[in-house]
Amino acid sequence: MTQQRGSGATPTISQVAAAAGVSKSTVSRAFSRPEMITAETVAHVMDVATRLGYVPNHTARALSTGRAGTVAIVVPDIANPFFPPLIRGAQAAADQAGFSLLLGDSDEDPTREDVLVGKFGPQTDGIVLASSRMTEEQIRAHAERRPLVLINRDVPGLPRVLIDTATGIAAAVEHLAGLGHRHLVYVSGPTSSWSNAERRRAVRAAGRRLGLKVSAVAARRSTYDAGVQRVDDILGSGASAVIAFDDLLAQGILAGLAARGVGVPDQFSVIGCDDVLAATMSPPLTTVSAHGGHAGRKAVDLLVSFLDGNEGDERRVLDTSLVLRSTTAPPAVRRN
Amino acid sequence: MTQQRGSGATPTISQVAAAAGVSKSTVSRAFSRPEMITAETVAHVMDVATRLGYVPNHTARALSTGRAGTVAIVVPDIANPFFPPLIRGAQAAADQAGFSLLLGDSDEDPTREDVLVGKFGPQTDGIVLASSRMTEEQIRAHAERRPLVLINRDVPGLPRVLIDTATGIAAAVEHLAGLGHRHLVYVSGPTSSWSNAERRRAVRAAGRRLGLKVSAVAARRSTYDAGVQRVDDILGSGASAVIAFDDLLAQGILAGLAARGVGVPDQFSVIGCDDVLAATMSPPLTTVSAHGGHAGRKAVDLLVSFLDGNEGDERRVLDTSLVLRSTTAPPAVRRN
DNA sequence: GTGAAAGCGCTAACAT
DNA sequence: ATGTTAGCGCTTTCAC
Repeated sequence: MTQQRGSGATPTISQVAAAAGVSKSTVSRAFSRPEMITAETVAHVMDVATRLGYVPNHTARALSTGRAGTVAIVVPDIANPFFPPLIRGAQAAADQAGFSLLLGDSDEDPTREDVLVGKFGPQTDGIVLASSRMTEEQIRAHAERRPLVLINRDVPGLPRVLIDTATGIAAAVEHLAGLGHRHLVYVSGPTSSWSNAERRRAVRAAGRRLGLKVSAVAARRSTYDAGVQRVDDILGSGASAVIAFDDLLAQGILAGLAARGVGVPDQFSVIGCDDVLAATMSPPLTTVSAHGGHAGRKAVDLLVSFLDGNEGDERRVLDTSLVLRSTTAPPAVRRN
Repeated sequence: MTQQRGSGATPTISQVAAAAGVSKSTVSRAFSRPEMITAETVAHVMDVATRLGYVPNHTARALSTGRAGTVAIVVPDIANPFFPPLIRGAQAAADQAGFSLLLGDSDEDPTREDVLVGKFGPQTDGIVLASSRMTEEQIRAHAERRPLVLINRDVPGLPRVLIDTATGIAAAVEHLAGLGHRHLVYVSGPTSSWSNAERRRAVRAAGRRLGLKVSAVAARRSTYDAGVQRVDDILGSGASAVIAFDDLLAQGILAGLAARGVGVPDQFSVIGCDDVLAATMSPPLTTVSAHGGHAGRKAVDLLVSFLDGNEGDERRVLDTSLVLRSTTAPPAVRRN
């Protein structure tokens, strides 16, 4: 009972077979295993197929083979500029491997995320979980039922791709120290974010190593507004430079600083993270590159290779580096 | 041949039926139409089902019913900031209606778009096409085979949601005229974009009506870099204000202007479109709001209502308006 | 190299 | 209210 609106129904493999004067199997093979049959036969079948407008029915194939031909990706917030490039990379890799990409947005809510992944499970071959906010137990439970690849979440035993912002952050702290800064402040992002924990830790460690004082300000949400709202705290900390959890926050901080007449980089230095908006800010933001697109692509590649029977606990670490632009300079005596 | 990694294979409806001592139909009904059978039976079946860890197979159900439970959305470029909110709206609406959302990125390429839509056709209940670059013929051909809803593309007879930026643009031109500008320039975006044609037309019409001179500069691609690169042409046109196809372009123009020491809004006024980045720029950009999120949501709602048997040619127009921020002011004598 | 036939797991008439 | 029986469109042994 294929419900069909619009005009003509999509032809099935049987109709193509009939029209081409061959069997269903031949048509099937022409599409899935062309090397198994004569080149002429393939050509003929293809010819008839295209003339009839035949397109293989993905669902039927999935039922028959047990492979859905679909992978899902779930992210905390599509609108956060960190994710679109990542999704784009995932979609490209999926497409290339012959998979379709199902998209889920958990709205930063672990519960919604849990439901979403549960729902996707039965209808996909595997799932990519980006910046998951779920507990390790929840994640493991899902991994038990379906192949799962994590992005920016380090759960031993599960395949995962990690963007190693820690090294980039360390370089950022060194850069600041080299410029003469003695006191800096880290503005943190989402509490349950692995990346945030990594970055906070990296700032602290580098600060300690270089003998800098490191203050902390919690922004919690990663938004422009949260950034501008934290400016008073940032200025109040007495630091001369700030490292923000991500570019979005840094952008807000930049605006807030400007609104208070604090010049960047002359009176205050700021460094972001991810390099997703940095090039388009004024002044252009010094930031830590993240290559979200690579991560998305790599995650899907890992998933596909896992589906092909390869290792299931690979831990891929992606490099980052500091990219210098125009928001850092030697510290200045603060006017008040 | 259900391939299964992770733990034990998922039980099928038959196994549940056997274990519960009922027929497959009863189990099926217990899940899909519980009101058709005794409450006790339902309870018993459910009990056995959960004990066995049974989960209905989405794919099998889809094949049997002809409804995939999935809708697809294809966009020209996920990374263009106009689309994430739109996708987010679509995903939310789909989720709410019980559908999963398949995502496709055509990379601004009509051919890729065509292939993508063709591929999604058989595995979805319907498709949302945002800012399609395909020809009207191609679109109609797809609409013939699958329910289709267009966003920002006006094809008579097909359901579509249109963001009426023309009225917002007209307001922008009036605003500029009111400020005293006599000559403005429109920086156009993608050639095959319906929105671009609408906006260009609206600028021209309003300019004529108000007796303003209107020049044009082609940016073609909607990117920050394209914006900065067009600044010489913009300045060379002799205009005192610019209206850009979208915020991305406007952002680049702002940066390019700043780089040349042209003050905004004192020496030059700029207005963007879409309101996707405008609030986070410095100075905050005056722009035309677009509400991409609404459009995404509305499109999926239309699609779902279409699938439920309602009208298939609705034309939904979404309002826009000019939002004044800080990039416009009366024209100044240009220093050179 | 190609065809025939048996399913994949589920739903939906049609009985009973 | 529940069971029986065909398929949905495709892949895949197994013959030829």
